[in-house]
Amino acid sequence: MTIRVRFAPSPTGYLHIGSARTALFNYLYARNKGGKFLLRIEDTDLARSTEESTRSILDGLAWLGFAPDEEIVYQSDNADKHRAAALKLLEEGKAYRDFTPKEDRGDKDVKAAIVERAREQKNMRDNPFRDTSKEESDGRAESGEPFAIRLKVPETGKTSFEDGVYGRQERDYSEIEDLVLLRSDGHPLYNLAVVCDDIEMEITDVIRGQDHLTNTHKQILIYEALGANPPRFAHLPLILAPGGKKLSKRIHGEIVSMTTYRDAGFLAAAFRNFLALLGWSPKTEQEIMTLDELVQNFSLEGIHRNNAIFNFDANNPKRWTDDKAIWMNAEYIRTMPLAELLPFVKEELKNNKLWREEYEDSEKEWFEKTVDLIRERFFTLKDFSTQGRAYFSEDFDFDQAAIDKNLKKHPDLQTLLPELADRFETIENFTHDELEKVAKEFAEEKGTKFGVLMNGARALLTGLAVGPSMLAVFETLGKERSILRLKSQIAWN
RNA sequence: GAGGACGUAGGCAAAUCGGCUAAGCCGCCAGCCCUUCAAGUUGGAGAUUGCGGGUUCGAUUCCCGUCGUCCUCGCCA
Repeated sequence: MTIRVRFAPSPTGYLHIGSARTALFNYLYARNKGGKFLLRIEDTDLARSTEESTRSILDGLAWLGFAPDEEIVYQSDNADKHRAAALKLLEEGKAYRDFTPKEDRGDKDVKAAIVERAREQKNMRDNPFRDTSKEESDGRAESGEPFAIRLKVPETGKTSFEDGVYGRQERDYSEIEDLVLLRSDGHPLYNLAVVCDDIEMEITDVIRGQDHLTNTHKQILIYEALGANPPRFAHLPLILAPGGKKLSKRIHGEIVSMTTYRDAGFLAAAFRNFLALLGWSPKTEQEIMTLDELVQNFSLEGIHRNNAIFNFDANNPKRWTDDKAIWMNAEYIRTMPLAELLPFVKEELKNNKLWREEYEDSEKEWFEKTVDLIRERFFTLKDFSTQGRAYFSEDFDFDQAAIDKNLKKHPDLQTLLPELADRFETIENFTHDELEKVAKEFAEEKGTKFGVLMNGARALLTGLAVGPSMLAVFETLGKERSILRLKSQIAWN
């Protein structure tokens, strides 16, 4: 049978980093098994679901490259089927009407009630309506009395399943209450909806977050009542914040959103690679893997059972997100085939009005050489438009610290650099080797350290204290621009 | 409160069926390179495998206990 998996997010916010990884693992599993990857939007909570959120999730998935193999299923479209399923179970005596008036309780009260119930060791089967006769139940329903439909969990026995990651799981019926399938307003509830949809979509493997591990028993009960075979289940460890706390939008903010990484200049391939290594190991020493390699190597056996910590420090700009994620991105930027990087650089430059059509035409060679030169020390795509700005525009900022340290600390450079420019005028072949010869001769002649000269030139030509070898920068910028900037007095004021 | 899951350096993690000095990556420190910063390269620090006990010639691995963290328990998803 063909493997069919689904990623089923609730559209109550943007695509969470943990959800993104769940999507990734589902995708990898499907591809590895030659199966289908499906997408279902679980929008049954009308109060919290938004279209904007759905769009944001779809955007995030598209960015990561996970296109569903079949049409997207919107759970709310199936509400009638969910209701029909509940009614069918009622008809068959596997569920019953609960006429207990609905209590309007807040989150806190609900939690308190749970604790109280456990403390009193209350029997989960003590609902008085569980054994109400069919006649009475039908009569009250016909008279218009509102009711919820609850699953009639058997008195004794237990559910069990073999989790693909956590192994054998068992739970006694006595620990599971008669869960509500249908609200008194006719609205189907989560567990019913999920099971019905998974059956209808013919899902063979449910791969989802570990937070659903214990709820799986309830869903198995529904499968059994419905007379359907449960799929295989595999639960994934959670991704936690530093300190082992839950990673939440409310507390940790943008750091948990996929769009943050896209907007910060991450390459989808790099982030995907990083995400794959969070909670999963190929059990080899290779960590940089293409999507194909991830697919090839992926298996449930490689999934770790303990929760992973996503490391970041909101107060440290250099460590605003996980070190390894940043490193991975830099690694991709400097080692991926140049041709694959170029389109991303183009987009970044375009977004910052630094792009010129010539870069793909008459200046193609120059552009590629330049990107190749500067990508070596960049961490994100953003760097091309910020640190790399001086290569693509005459309008760039000077870093004050660079100016102070590399120029103003050596006042003689104010005359030396323009003089060096004059020497450069004489060079016909404006290349690295020629430049080196001339510049070294000049430094010796003036009794100035070559390094001081180069660092000063770097501050003047790029506005920065750091960057590639200056000889390469001169060559890249070309004779005209190099001389012009060496003679410029702007930075001195 | 009950049930469940999980504890290997700061983070990600490996370790066949119980077996060599507990891999590798990120981060950190240092040397080399050097014109700065990266990269590269070489080396280093960092682990009583949460803790305690048991079984065993031998335990990260099996058993028990304990502590810690997380998850779930709703007419939320």
